[in-house]
Amino acid sequence: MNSLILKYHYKINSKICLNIRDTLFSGQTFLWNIHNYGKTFYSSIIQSYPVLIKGISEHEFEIYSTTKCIDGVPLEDFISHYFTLDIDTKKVFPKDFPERYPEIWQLLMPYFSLRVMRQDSFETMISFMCAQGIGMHLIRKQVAMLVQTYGEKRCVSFLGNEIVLHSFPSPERLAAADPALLSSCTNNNRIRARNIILAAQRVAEGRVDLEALGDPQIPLSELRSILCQNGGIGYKIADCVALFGLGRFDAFPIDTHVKQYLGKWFNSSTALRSLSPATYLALDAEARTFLNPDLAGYAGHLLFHCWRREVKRLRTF
DNA sequence: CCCCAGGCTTTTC
DNA sequence: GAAAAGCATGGG
Repeated sequence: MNSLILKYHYKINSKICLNIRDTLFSGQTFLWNIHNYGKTFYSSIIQSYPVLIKGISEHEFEIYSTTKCIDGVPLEDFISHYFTLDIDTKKVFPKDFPERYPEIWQLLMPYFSLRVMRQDSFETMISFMCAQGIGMHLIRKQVAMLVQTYGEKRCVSFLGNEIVLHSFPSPERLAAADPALLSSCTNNNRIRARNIILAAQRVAEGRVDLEALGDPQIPLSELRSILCQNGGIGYKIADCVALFGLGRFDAFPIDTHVKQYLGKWFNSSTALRSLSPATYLALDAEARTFLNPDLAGYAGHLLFHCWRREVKRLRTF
């Protein structure tokens, strides 16, 4: 059993919270709310390495890890990249945004510490495939079951406590999964289970090269159509994979909540229509007229959580 | 009992 | 082509 021994400090220019969990729906990623700083640890698996995080002040957190390197990259650099500490979240919005939308800007204040992460592409793809027409509770449950059933068990000890974590299953592991067993992890949805197996097989066999899709030169529309060739992936999920799993902060996923705030906050009449593919593309184009096109998705994610919590009063983190 | 929940696919008009 | 109906389940 490994012990978590290393400790690194990271300073962030933020006040309220560093929210990660919602981007992946699962307890395997961690959630750190600054309101709990000093009291709460969150354990997680990052690229199959167990990691612990603790808030120590309004602007700092600590990372505990068993390794000094993740995927050959020094831990400090990896964490900085993973949590997009290179990004000033206030600057993901256009310069004139605060004066154009002062009420929204005011509501957004507590959300500039929320970060879109550069997560693993395969993990992101499979996780979001579990997220269609279903509630957050069940989405998290599905991913947790996938991880516990097919992931590798990683036990670590920390301050005398044993922590059991599971890495996200490899493409090969899911590619070889029994459909019946897998569907018990996917809300008994056999179609979803089948889609996950097929997607995992494509990745495992190299027919879908997620690494190559990480090339920032690929136009967003092309990236989206490639991802949509997988069953179970439409525009929304494709954009989520691009945004959270491929570092494409220009990708702007539109779901029911985004559609809602586009209508209410930005007075979009298009948002009143049902979310058909045509409506989706129209809203996507509209959003880029008042958001920075290169960072529309990053900004959209802050707006998304702000809308859910401040307006809809949904507490998912 | 009905409706919705961070949609996608198939069928029907 | 664009709309409407299934998918599965838990919770309000």
